Amino acid sequence: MVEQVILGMLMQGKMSGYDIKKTTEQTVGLYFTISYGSLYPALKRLVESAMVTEEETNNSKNKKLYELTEAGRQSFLSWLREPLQSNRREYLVKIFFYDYLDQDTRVRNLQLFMYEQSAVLSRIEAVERIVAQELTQIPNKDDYYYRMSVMHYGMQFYRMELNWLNQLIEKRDFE
Amino acid sequence: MVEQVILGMLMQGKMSGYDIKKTTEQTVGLYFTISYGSLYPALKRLVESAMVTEEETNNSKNKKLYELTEAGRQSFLSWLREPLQSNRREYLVKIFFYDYLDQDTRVRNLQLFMYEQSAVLSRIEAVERIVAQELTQIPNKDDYYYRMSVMHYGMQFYRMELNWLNQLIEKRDFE
DNA sequence: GGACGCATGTAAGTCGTTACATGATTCT
DNA sequence: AGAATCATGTAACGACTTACATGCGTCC
Repeated sequence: MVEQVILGMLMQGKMSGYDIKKTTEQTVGLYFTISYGSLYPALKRLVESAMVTEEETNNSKNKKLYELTEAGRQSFLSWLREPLQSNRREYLVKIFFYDYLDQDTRVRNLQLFMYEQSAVLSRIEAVERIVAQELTQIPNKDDYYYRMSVMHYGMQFYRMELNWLNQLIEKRDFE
Repeated sequence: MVEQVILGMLMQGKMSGYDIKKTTEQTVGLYFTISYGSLYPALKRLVESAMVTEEETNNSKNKKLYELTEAGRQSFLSWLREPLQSNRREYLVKIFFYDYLDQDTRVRNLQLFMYEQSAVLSRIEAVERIVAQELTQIPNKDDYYYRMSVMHYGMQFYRMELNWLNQLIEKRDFE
């Protein structure tokens, strides 16, 4: 994901590696972080594959400025258009960049994602009903308090997320 | 985390590697998964370091049963006692096993974690106020809709989580 | 003059996943 | 008879992080 996020940050304009890291921290830092150990090698790869250009600034600090090429822009947008996936919170990082995406793809992807997430919620709720049932048979319920609580976390989490997704779509694209 | 989760699952009793994977999927599967590529090597390491014992069942399927040793139990509990950390959802996996932890450590760790999480929420809220202020100066607000929404996600997420943590402590340890 | 922020970079290590390989048993 | 499930295992690869190494500029 490092490479795509770098490209995404460069959509704003020319930046140094250092700035890319800072901007990332200040924006999607809660969901994704880049370390220098992955940032600089990634930038090198992106230059090699002509996704970005490198420009030396001879300002004595060895600072370099990176800029998106058209190929880089296309590559970023093509990543952005892909369906949202829930692993590693990639979806949040992608949605962060969704202002760059066309409305059609956006709405389609968000609705598909909502559908998948609500399916997960349904499954958790189904399990919850079964477990709650089983628990009535058991005398020492307290021994399973934390296990149960983590299941409840799942429900609350997905409900919150679905709510958020719902507002996200409603407010922007249907009014 | 693989090794600790294996130990945690074995707290219930003897199991095969296959069963450990299944149980993990069915319980904390939303937050943590084990692949065979990490499971079996981990079991081997745990046998070597005498955390678990391996028992062959000659039931023709080459099935092996793994059982916690006292050292393994201690190692697991010592991991469980450590402060909760928010990386990689380790905290949810740990809390899942919290029925095994003594009340004192439990309450202390949960309260400390809540404190840290609420500090994060405060920081997000502070940023939100500043950004909301800045946004009033800008004409094309709509261009930042998704960026803003991801920030709101952060707030809603932490609020939900703090709520959950609050209930978790209140219901169990103070009434 | 010393701490902090700016700025780039590498080597080694960590912690996993994916894909492959194999084979028995049970269900339909 | 064929699919699904039970059952174990390895080799190659991936995507990072951590720790180290270096040096300039600026603020106090």
